[in-house]
Amino acid sequence: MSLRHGLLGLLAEGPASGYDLARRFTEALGLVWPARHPQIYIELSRLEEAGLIEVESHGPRGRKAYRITDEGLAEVRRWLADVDVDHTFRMETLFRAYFFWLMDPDDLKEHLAKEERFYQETAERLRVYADAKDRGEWGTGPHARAMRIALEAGVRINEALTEWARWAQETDLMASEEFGTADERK
Amino acid sequence: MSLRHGLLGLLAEGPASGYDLARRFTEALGLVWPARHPQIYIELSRLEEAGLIEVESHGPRGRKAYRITDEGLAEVRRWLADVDVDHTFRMETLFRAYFFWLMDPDDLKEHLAKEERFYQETAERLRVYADAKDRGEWGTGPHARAMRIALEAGVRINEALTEWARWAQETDLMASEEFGTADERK
DNA sequence: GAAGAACATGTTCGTCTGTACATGTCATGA
DNA sequence: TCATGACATGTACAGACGAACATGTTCTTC
Repeated sequence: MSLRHGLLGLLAEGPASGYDLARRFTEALGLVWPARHPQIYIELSRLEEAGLIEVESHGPRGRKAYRITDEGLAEVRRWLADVDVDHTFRMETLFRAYFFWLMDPDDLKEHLAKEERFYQETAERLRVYADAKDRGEWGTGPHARAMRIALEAGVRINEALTEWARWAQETDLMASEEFGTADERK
Repeated sequence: MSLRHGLLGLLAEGPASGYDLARRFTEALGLVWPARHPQIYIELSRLEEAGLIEVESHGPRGRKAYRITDEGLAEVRRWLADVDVDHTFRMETLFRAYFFWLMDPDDLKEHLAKEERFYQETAERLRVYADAKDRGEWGTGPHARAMRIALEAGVRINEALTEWARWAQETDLMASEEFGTADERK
């Protein structure tokens, strides 16, 4: 369960409310780990009960800001150091690719062109971010530098998928008239 | 819910039992979409009830093989053609990268080296598969060619992550003594 | 002063998912 | 013949997740 450690990690940067965290989760981590506010509030309650975070302040409109405790910081560090990475990744684009042979060739060409555009645009958007970070526009602290490293992975993955989508359009693997018309049932 | 369409897609290749499908899900799609057999059996029951698949044969040990119906084939094609791709992807490696600044620099170096090895090995393993496919060892039908295209995406993503992990080790972004020692609380 | 947007926190419900449990069959080889 | 491993299908349960519902506050701007 990574939401728990994601929240602790974000709170390690400084105090924040559930609302803040929901926004940051969407902005910073949304591409790799979507989280909705209901889960976040529930998890924050659990974390508080476990003593890993505590209420730092009450603000207007019922705002409750949380602060990470020493136990919380130790827990997120333990996770980073001791828990093995789960390397499975869910990616619908790739999942669908296994079934391309069922698609009409023209639909597929169009689909791949659309995918290429999407990944190209995402890569460029992330690259702009990365460049801004390199110019120090987001600070130069350890946290900003970790964000920079994560961003680089995002850029590279999106670039790789851009090139893949282009390659897939150009390859003769999908050139056959069989594609999309036949199924292999006997 | 993609399990549904994944099962239909696999059954479009030919009849299979729940056991077969569980194995194929793990082998072929496991890296991008893990599925356990309990879900598969439950979903198969639902698909049968919906008339998208039907029992093709009964085998030894209670084996039940399913066959996709015309309605099922239409449904999976509709999904491929009409439903927009969800581009969010879950990847713990990338998720963790946001919190690298909390790690001990030596642990981080070691972690990145381990990640690099993992992605390198995965890329190579997939590349061997891809080469075998290019030599026609897995058939040359439309289904084999779709697998080849999916495989190419896997290879490219794993190569991109290999290079990213190497870059991250070499970059001076993580060179500071602050890394892993300070948190940004005031 | 009123309206609307953004802030802020929650609950509810149904489905998805993973782990563990549970059962039984068939083939292989010691 | 007996043990083991692979085959094969399911149930039970708890936790995660997403969509929708629900409520109220504060700020801005007209």
